Amino acid sequence: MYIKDLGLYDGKEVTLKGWAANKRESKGLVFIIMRDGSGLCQAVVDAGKVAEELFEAARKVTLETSLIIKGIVVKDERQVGGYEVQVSAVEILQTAVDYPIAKKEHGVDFLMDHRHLWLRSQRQWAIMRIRNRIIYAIHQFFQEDGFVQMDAPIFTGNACEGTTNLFETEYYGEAAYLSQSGQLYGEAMAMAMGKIYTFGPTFRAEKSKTRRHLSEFWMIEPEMAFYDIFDNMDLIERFLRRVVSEVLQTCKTELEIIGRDTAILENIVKPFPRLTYDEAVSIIKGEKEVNGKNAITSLETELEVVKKRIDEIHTEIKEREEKIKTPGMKKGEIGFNQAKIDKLKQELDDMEEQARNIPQWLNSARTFEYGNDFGGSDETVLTRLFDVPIMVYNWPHAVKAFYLKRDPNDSRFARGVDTLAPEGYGEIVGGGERETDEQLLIEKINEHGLPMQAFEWYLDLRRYGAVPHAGFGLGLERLVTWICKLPHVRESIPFPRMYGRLLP
RNA sequence: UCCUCGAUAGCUCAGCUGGUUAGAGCACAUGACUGUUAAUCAUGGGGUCCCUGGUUCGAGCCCAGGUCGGGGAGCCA
Repeated sequence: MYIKDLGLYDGKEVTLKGWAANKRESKGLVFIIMRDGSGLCQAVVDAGKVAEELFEAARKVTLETSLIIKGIVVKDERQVGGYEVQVSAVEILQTAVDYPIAKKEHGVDFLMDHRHLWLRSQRQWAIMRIRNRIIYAIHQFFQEDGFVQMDAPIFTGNACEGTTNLFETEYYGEAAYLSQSGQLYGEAMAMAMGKIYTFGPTFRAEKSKTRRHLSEFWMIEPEMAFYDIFDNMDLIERFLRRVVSEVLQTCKTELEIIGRDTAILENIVKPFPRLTYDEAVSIIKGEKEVNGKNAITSLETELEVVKKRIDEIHTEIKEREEKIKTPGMKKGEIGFNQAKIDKLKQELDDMEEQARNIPQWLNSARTFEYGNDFGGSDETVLTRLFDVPIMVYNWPHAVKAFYLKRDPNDSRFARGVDTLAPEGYGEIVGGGERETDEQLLIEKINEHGLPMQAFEWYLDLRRYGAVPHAGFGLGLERLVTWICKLPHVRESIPFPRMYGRLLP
């Protein structure tokens, strides 16, 4: 019996096993908000209807105490979930003393130290359920489309793209590294199976402290034989559309809990703009407009808006602080204003952060040099102009991975494609068509200073029945972060591993 | 590695130009209230002001170095 099914038992007696998410009390009545993993529900213990010792036990229930209750389901529109339970029996399993996560807001560091408990809170519950649904939708999409899941190894013996961002470990006395991509193995598997996808953990020892980076994250890497870059883009678009639509259809409650504005997600039915690197660069530099919007001037406007908001917040805080000091003010009203002030101060911190960052981004966009890869700020500048994901393809070959196919029409470019999420979330997918020409690959491997011997097996794929093929890599946590519009990737995975944090 | 912001009660924070006994709200405990929605009201306990050194008659506040954390750059999904 789970809380989510209470509606099926209207008027009947049920037994619920769970935890106390909250408790309120008045004379003769105890309200316990039960949480069982499937949902929330209010349980009412009435002194007049239960034995005295039962009522006393209910009164002593603390936050996150585990308990079993028995009672009658009553429809009540005012309650979370629309039902409440009139309790006839309570059994305490274990009384939780001083549960550290209070009902009020906490700081990031404190919450991260208590991640194992934080996961119980409603917002984290909703995010994890959306993450689960995204994973399920990914499998649904690929399986229904004839893909075979084939996973790449996690231990790798050679440092294919340099050792600086690889985690080194030891493998029976040999140096080994944790995988940072299953890409090359994916190509081999696609030659065996036609269409495959990998779904596994990936490790990057990048000392990055930003809202987009994790040291351990989950990546989905499909690889398809006989696909070119355009087939690849079609697939990316169809894939993202399917995942978003599944989430919209099946996670209404969860999206509501996290307060996600779904308007942008509903938009995902529209085609994704496909821009060449050249076009994208002119947009970033403000030489080309998108729907009448200029990247540079609209960011300047944004900066003005932010500055104005900072002023507004300052005056509002001052007003409310004055208000609190007026004599005779009720305690409730003071509390209300204090809460508002706390919220405003947090917003102020964010705004001031933005006011510091935007000028840097503007500078980066203005001075962008043709031929460079995009940085995080360039992606932000670009994607702010769109309300759907965009795909940027045909990159200068020098800035992209060695295995990307040289554009047959223009040898300056490689057939890579990056998919950038809207709302400033940046790159969620990176991929492209693979080089099939053995000689060009050998040149590239030498150019990058990579050990040829380690790539012999990879070159075999070009010697024995090479075919055009393409694929992409999708960072699960970045996708979850964007779909949920989270302020930081750390909330998109149960136990984030990031620079400076290995516990819990 | 670099830039930038920060560290005060269990939690979130205030603490003015350096001044005598460091504050609030929440949480917790006790009590009041028979329908609460972060319930409310009253009372109470609770402090290594991150560390080390310096300036000063006097440092939570100023200076130097360090530790830890937030955000950004680089790198990336």
